[in-house]
Amino acid sequence: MPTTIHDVAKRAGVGIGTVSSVINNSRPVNEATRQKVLTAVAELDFVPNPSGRRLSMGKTHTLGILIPFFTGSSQVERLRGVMSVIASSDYDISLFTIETVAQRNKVLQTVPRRGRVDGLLIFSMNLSEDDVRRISQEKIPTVLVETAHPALSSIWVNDVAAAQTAVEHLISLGHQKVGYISDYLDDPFGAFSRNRYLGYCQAHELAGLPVRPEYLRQNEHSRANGRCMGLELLNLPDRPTAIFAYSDEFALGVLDAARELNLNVPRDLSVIGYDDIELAHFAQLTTMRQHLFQSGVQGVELLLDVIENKDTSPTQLQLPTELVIRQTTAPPQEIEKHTVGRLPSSVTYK
Amino acid sequence: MPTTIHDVAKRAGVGIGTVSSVINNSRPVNEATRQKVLTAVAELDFVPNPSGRRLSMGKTHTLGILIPFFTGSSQVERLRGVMSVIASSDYDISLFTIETVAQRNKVLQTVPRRGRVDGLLIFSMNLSEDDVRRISQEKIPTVLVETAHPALSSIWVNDVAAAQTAVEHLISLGHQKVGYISDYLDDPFGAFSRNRYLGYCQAHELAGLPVRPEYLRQNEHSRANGRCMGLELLNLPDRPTAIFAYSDEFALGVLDAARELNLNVPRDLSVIGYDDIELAHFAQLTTMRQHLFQSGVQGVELLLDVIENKDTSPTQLQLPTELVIRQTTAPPQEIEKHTVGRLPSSVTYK
DNA sequence: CTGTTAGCGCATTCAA
DNA sequence: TTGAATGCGCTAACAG
Repeated sequence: MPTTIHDVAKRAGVGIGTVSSVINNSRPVNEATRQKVLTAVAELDFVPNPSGRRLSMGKTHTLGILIPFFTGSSQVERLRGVMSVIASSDYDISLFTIETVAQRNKVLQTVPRRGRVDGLLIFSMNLSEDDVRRISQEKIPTVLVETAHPALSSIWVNDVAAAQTAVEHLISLGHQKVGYISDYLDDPFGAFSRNRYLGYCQAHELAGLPVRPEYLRQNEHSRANGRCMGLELLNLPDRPTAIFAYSDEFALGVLDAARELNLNVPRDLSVIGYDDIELAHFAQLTTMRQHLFQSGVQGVELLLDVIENKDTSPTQLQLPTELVIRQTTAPPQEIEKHTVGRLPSSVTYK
Repeated sequence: MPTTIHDVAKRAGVGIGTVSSVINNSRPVNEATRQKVLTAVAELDFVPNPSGRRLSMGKTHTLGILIPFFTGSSQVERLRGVMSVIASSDYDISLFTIETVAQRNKVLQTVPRRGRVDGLLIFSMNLSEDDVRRISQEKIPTVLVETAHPALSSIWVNDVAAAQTAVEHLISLGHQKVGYISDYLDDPFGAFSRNRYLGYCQAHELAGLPVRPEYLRQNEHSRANGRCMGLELLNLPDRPTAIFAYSDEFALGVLDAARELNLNVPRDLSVIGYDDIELAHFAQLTTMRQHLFQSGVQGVELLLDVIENKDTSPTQLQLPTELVIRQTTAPPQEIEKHTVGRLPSSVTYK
């Protein structure tokens, strides 16, 4: 049997109330008895049982972290950010990773409860109105990251504008035929792909370029699928000269495809990603950076803040993105010929 | 106020015992009343308060995961493995990441308590005898991963042998001057660096090669430090022709250094890493693979098993490693000249 | 089959 | 300044 507060009280020859007071500094205690209690605590190696404390206080001292797509590279960065600040707080972290819609529903139904967590940090998931209602009803301090809801504090990124900027970079380089490699546009977790597609379309519209449906591919998120879709696009009779990928992972897959087809990047094909994961740096991938680690840091910080001052209205915070130009984007060959006056090397794709 | 079991009981017109029975299927309930309870539960959107349940049952339904060096690439893979199996269990995950010795001590002192966690999964940390004693006393089911203790179930890797194999690969290629880029040999978290150094020494001994102290560098674990130490080694008057790195991250840093010095890898320098993180594949790094994801999977599975059958004696499980030969190791130039009969290209390092 | 009751370990009143 | 009593929400044993 683990030692309880009663054991300590008996050992120190005091009541449990006194022990509790000493442990929590909740009321003044005579220095002598205080020391007796402290030595008893030390001798018995006593640590209060959190369940008892939680039940009694109605607080869990636990933060629930909900993260989908944990298998991908990007979300881990956010978690790293979270853990970096949580280390110096005294909250426990209850981690819920989510890979399927069923899982999401179950978690969203059971986890956001008073008595279960004191606060909720939800990454990259749109909530149903039902979800939001429950969270509001139970008054669970909550912060959304990479998605937004007017009723909840949110930290997000303007996906539409960021994607538009990315595609505009391609267009300004001279590309007229830009493909988009996307997650499913009707991804049940959120409108991320759709928003980026919107930005893609807007960039085309502004440039007076047509949006060609055959240049859009959708599939589940993975590097392998990025490669597949890249292959499809690059085997088109009139293939795109540039590809905007929904994510760096997809973009890396496209790079794989290009390599297989003996296409030189960026000479024969420009590729731009999204996220700026660690691998992107290594692959010299041009990409739209969103500050993943930072989003985790700010997410918890905001959450901690919301927990402190419950009364305040939801904070809406927009995180910046940055176009990081590296080695995978360049003018298309035709343009290069005109401007630089150099003959394009023979195209070797089959 | 959140709804409690009493609310449900009142609403359904039954006692709380009946509600509890229905929820937990803990005793037969008349189908009619059962339905009444179920509808009441649904109408009130009731979910039992875990603190109450925990306190009453003396079980937390929580697994504590202790991970050091979470900022590095390798440990995340283990966590991924953990989460992949935990998804289908009904345990909560309480995550503790550890970056400093102080943190480690605090966590190891407060977390391994009955009433706090039902089980403990500890990655990559040596435990003091005090730690082990507490864990044993409190009878917390525990599994160690990447480290071992006779009193606790452990899943580990033979670092000495693996490192020896790695270095032997270099030596068999013809390298006589092999550097070792290491974490601190007296790393308080474990003997990982020391063991790999041992393997390094054994390989030398078996080959009749001297271990040159100037070829050993120690520093904190990071890619940047890998680069620094790489630079140091490569600027030596009689520089090594091959480098064995404690980790892939270090190895990547060495690759950075080589690039800076205009050294061609593997022509001018062979590099071998350890871990086989995702980036290693991308960098075409030859490395000693340990199955990180798998270690997480097996870790929880074993832990779940230990929790089920408390009585059994500790399981000791050794995970295999594999030498993965990619593009960063080759015979040294001098050897190549003799065996292949080809002139070495001019060395361009400064 | 089901309602009532006694703890689980703790913080926090209320008395003293 | 401190000890005893109450209740947090729940499960399980007990009684009906």
